[in-house]
Parts: sequence; C-alpha cells; structure tokens
Amino acid sequence: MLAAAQRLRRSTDFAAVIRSGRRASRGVLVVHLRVADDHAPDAHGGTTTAREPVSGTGAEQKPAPVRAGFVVSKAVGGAVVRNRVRRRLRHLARERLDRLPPGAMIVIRALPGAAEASYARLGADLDAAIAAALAPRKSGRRSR
RNA sequence: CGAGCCGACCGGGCGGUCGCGUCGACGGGACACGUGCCCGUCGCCGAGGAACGUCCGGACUCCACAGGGCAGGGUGGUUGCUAACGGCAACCCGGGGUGACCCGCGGGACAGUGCCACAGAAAACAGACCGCCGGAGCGGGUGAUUCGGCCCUUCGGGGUGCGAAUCGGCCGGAUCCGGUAAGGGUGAAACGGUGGGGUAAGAGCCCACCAGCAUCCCGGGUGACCGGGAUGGCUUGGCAAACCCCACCCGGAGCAAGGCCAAGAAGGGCCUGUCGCCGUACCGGUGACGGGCCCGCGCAGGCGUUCGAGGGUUGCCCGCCCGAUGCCUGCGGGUAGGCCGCUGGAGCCUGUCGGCAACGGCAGGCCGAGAUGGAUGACCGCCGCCGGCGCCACCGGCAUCGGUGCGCGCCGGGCACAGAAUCCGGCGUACAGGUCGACUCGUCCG
RNA sequence: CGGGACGUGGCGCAGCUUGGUAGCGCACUUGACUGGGGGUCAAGGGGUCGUCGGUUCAAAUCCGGCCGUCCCGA
Repeated sequence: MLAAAQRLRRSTDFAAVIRSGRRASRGVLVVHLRVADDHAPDAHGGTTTAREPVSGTGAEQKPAPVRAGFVVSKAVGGAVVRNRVRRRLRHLARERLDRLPPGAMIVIRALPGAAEASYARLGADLDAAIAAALAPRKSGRRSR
C-alpha cells in the first residue's frame, strides 16, 4: 500500500502525466509514465514550489519521491469491484516504485477486463507495461 | 413428523506476515520561530443491514419574508405515536385463505362538467327496434249460411275440388293508431332477484321472502363504525391513479449549502481551424497564426438621487419594503489551492415503570469511521458451509442403473447482495446460508 | 454527493395532454423501367411501446416500484 505522499493527489498532476507522458498498454492495464527529466520540469515544478514552499525546499535536499495515481472507470464494475481493483493495483505498484527513476510520475489505468483478472495476472500485466514504458526512452524520445 | 405463517437476529470464525487512514503519546529534524509542518516508534479505533436507489420527512446553512387573494404541489378510513412524515401501531370496512394470517392511493358520483370505443333496439332526465296485446280499414286463404249452376235420385231429397252474396267466424300477411316493458344474437356493465296473484298482453300494479337505499329512534364505542327497530318511495350504473369538490399540509435552494485564508491588478481556463515539426496509420504531443465561450476586474455610453432610475416579494396581482461612488446596455475579459463546516447524536446497551402496541418516562453504563484521485487492504495456514468427482457401506432392482450417508479422500482465485462522503428517522429494492421464538393446519401416539 | 431529463420496428423521431385504430422518414425484401449498376415507381414484411405491478370493461398513454442511458452543479 502506498502512503499519501507517494500518490498523485491533484487533477493537474493527472492531466500532465496523461497528456505528456509515455503510454504503454499490456493486458488489462494502461500505464502512463512521465519521467522527471523528460522535458520541461520547471514548468510544473515551478508552480509546485510556489504553491507549497515548505515541501518544495524539502524536495531540494531529498530525492524527489516517485508518485503513482490510479484510474478505474465505472466501466470496470460497481464500487466494490472498483475498490478491490484499485487496492490490488496500489499494493502491486508499491513493490515496483524502485524500478522507476526518482521524480517520476505514473498513472495506472484499469480496463474493464481487470475486474476478472487475478492478483498474479495484474502483477504480470503491470510488469510488462512498466517495462514497455521504460524501454523506448533512449531510442525514440531523445531524437526530438 | 410434515406443511405453513409471523416476528426478531446473525450475515463466516481464529491465527500469522507485510501495509493504509484518523486520533493520542514519545523521540528527532528544518525554518521566514507560529506549540503549526515533516520523519520515525508505540497504542486505540477503522464500512452496512441494506452504507444502495434517492421516493418522502427533518436537523443544519444561505437567500427571501408586513399582509391578503388567485394559481401550483402533496396527502386521503379512524384514533394514536413521533422532531416530522406519504412512516409506524392498534382498530374499522371490503376482499382472499380451513386456519395462523395476508392484501387494499380506503373521502365525495342526488355541487357541476365530461367519458363509457366495438357490438347491441337501447350506454344513462330515459327512450322504444324486434316481439306481445287491442283497434281501424285493405287484400288473401279457409269455414258457415243463403241463392244459383252441375251431378245422382227411390222425386221425399242428397251430393258438389263450381259461381255469387253476407258474416262483429278462424288463420296468417303488409300499413297505421294505441297499450306494454315480461322476453330479445350483444356487451365489462342493461333500470332490483325468486315465487304467486292479476291482466287483452303486461308491469312493484298488488302480496310474501331476500338484497340494497334514504330518514328517524334506541343501545355500544373517543372515533371510523357496529347491533336492533320503525317508516318511506318501491331502487335512482361505472370511471374522480378524468377535470373537479371537501378536509389538512407546503417559502426557495441545497454541505458542490455556506464561511475564512492564500495566490492573482491582467491575464487565465476550455473547445476548435490552418500550417510546420515529432510520431508506425488512427489517436496524439508540441510551436506559430486565427476563431468561439466563460468574471469578484477594466473601458465606453446611457439613466437617476427628497418630481426617485431600478430592485425584492424565486409563478401572478393588489399592497408593502429596500433604494444612491447606485443601476442598465455594449466591448475586452474569470474561479482548478488550503482550512473550517466534519462528526457526541431526536446515539447505543441494560434494568424498571406506563401503554394492547407503535412509543414514552426514569436510573445506570458506553464512545462505535471521518477519507478528499478518496483509508478500512494484499498474501497465506487451520476450521465451518456449499458444489463436483472417486471409493466404501446400505436399500430397491434380473441387469444396465437409481437413491441414501453428522463416512473417507481429492478438486474448486466456490461462500450472497453490496462499500461511508454533512448527519438522522422512514420507505422501496437486492441478498448464499443460518439461529431463536410465538402461532396455525394435517397425520399418528398417549 | 446533490439536482434534472429520456427509454416506441435496424436507426432517428411522432402518438401520451383528452385511455379503445401504434404512424412518419431513412434502411430491408420482391417486382417493373435499364444491357447492368445507380435512380424512380409499385407492393410488402418487420414493433414484448425498457421492465414489474396497480387503477379501469380496456393502458404506449394514468399512478407507483425497479433497470438502463444522458445532462447539469466547485
């Protein structure tokens, strides 16, 4: 399970990751990943420090935490099913945050098939999706 | 023992390893030092009977409010309970069931308006299509009487499927007038029902019994209503979940209510078109130039300040009130953060008293979630329940096979419906399985 | 979380107010015109009116309960 500091808490963060992040889809999951030094870090980080000066100064000394967010739409199922899927994904994401570079933000989105997927299946899909989101970083994205 | 009916309750249990959130304690850290923030450790607590649907009623918050009228909405047996209710309890009435019991939006159709398709004679002050009965004249058939013709004759007469006349004889037919409503393919529904008398034919026309209506009286009940009696005319459908009438109730919006703070003084947000670049088409990202929408702000114009612009009365009118760095119009142009509200309440449990009950009074005890991209979880072990397969045992059967089991083993992401979001009281809906209690009916035994 | 609309042939909609016959356009099938396609003309098929109850003689319509879809509110 993830602590509150390791989760995305703001709709602006979600919008930034989904719009400008890299997307990879594997199985019943879709992963949007945005690495901190990808592009334009000061545009978002500047507003963060202006908004919350205390945590901004703390972030300068410590390494920036990797943060994750989850999107489980109503198409997945009812409230009980959606809660179970999100809790499983949070637990799985906690074990995989160290694979990401510091300061990265990730949004994990569940497709309707995630309601019937087992815990091991969700873990395998998440591993594959994170690997796919990290892989083309050096080749494709740097050329811009 | 079997079947049923009603009510209350539970809604997997124990343990382990990692985690999450609020609160509290302790320790540490940073600083623009404010007992606020961050990190760590420990401890307590951490979804439901429906948290659901959002169908009602309140609390709470904001806006509005002298008052009256019209309009609008809701409820609908009675008496109680309650903060309130469209809820609940008891009773009444009607219907269903052998019964325990269940179901009912259950006021008014002699205040008015309207509707009742098709079929049917007729669908609502009644009327009269067929039929039945009486009468009138017309034509026909038939019968009787008289006369004539014809035939037979024992000349006394007799017969006749012939002709004419008469008939207030009979039969059926069409027309007209009158009586009647017993009967009439229909229809959801047909103007009380059965029997007798009566009549030209009939009819509550009269009588007996029954059903129902109205008025009055007596008795019981707080009341809805119930029981009994008398009189009356002899009976005059249904639909108000059609308009409507009557009685009672209702200001509007909703915690995304509302309040405070930070940032912000002119730019910002969203949608979209063209072009360039990136990218594997689609989708998309990014930059430039345009277009459109959205303000607590700015600009311009107009109106007005004891002769009042305009606004409020959240549907309208009368009336009333407010009203001056104010109001209206046009153009340029908006809200993404944090805190409070935020959880101790018409609260829960136990006992006792009042009440048939719903419920209420008193005494003692208890604290049982407060998230905000949204905590209450993930993975295991054992037990319980369920399903499937195999083995074993027993029963039925010639056999294939079928049934039973507090029996054994294996398999199973099996174990319901479903997750707080301001909080309560209800209702409605979904739900595997289980526990307890009251009662009814049937069979057997005593 | 809180408000508010709507479910009718394959699709988009009328009909509901004032209850008795479900209709229109596109689409579909068949035939004719054409050498064929397209197009035009003619004929035809196809609807549990979202679902379950209730009122009524009778419900797409009136009244409730569910189910589903969509919209709005910082």
